[in-house]
Amino acid sequence: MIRRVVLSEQVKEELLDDIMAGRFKPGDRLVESQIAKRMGISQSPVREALRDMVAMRFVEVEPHKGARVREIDQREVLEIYPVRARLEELAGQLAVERAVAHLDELEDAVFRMTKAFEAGDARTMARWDVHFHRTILEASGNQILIETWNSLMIEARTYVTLSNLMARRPDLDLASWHHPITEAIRSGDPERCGFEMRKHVEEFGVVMNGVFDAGEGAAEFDPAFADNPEAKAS
Amino acid sequence: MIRRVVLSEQVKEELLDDIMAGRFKPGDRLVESQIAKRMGISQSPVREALRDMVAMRFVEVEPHKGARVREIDQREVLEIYPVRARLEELAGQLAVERAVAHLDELEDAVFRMTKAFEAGDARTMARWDVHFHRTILEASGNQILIETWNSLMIEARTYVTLSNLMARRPDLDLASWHHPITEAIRSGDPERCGFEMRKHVEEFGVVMNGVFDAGEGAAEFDPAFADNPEAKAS
DNA sequence: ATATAACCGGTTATCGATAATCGTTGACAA
DNA sequence: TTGTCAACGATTATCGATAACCGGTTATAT
Repeated sequence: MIRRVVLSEQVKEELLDDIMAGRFKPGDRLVESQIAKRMGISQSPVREALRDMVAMRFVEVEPHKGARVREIDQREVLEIYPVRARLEELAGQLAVERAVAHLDELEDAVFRMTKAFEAGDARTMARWDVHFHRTILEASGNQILIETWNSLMIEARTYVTLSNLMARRPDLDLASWHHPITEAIRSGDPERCGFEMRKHVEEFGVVMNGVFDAGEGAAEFDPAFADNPEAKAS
Repeated sequence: MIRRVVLSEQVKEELLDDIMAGRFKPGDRLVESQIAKRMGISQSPVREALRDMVAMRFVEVEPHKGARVREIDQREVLEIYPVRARLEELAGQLAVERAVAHLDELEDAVFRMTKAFEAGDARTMARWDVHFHRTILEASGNQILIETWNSLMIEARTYVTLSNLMARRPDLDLASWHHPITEAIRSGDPERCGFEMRKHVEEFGVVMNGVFDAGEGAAEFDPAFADNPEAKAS
């Protein structure tokens, strides 16, 4: 068996795949020795992979008790949108100038999202949605901003979230929501672009909140949305 | 040797201390086997500690090449302020309601900062500065926001930054800059509180920018001199 | 009956040793 | 001089084994 990269990296990818595909469900234990035996390797790289995944928030470990797939609860999903909104607002403001050069790419992403939407393909839609946002983030030129945004693991979450949303609200054409942003970029106005980015993410959060409320019945006040009262109005 | 917690955790703390105190300088290699021997333990916990410190951005590793103390360059220091500003703006807006209960604590922190400032004690000043901001962050109630803010390692950076700033601009009473924020909290107005938080952080960023422009740049931010600002004055 | 202590299976945390890989050095040829 | 490459020393990546630890269970004492 030729290993091209470090073993722990391969283990990490395989485990992430397992989690994404649902072969490991939230709450499941991840026993180092078992995984090691199943993969025919020793405990060390497995352990290392698991620790990496802790940093990625996919896994949680308690000392001497082991690792398990992290529960992503409603609260966490909803709390993330206000934070994303502010980060992407900043990104939009900073990016305008450089983003015009990527307008074609952005509009292509929206087009592909629309196609995926019509095909009911949540995974592809999530991929291009993330691509759209990431392109703007990277155009911002602020490396810290990019890394901070990455640390929220938006890529992984978006897939889960969109699957959920498309199942419950098949009427919503999320793809078209991106048009005000491309327009704002075309206008070259930083304030406007930041505003549209923030609005876009906040609106998405509002929808998700509504989905959760409808699904869970009684809604409780969530302070994370204190600045966003419409989130509860539905 | 009785170990109260896991070994790798102790190693991590010791290494962080070493870095903060300048016993390891940016760029220095951190050789697993050497550290292990010096501490009288095996390679594994050292390795684990180093990987943790990568997630904390204190250390960077390249596969098969090892770990070294991360360079904190001027760009990174300056890029962080816009991001902080937006995160703390959100925190201020969300926190107002719950933060009033902490007003005494916040004002005490400002008082202690003032004292530390007068004593020229950058480390203590940084500690209370961070405490002030962290209190508001935690009052926001948004766990994701808190974790995101923490991921910026503001605590560690503030110490380095303040040491530098106090050496170059002893005229600036940073402590008093916090009064508009406590006032805003007292007013109970989320918008105002968010605005003051954002303004505060952005102004700090502007000052730091000025310091960089005036000074020689990144080299001045060597943490090695952090606890002894006069050392580089010669 | 209840509390406490000793035990046990399963797993993590750590160890010491080895294999794989990197950067460098120096010989040797063009 | 310059370039290639084999060998070397240093260090990381991985291994297999063991010690430490956790939770539950059984045994024992109050």
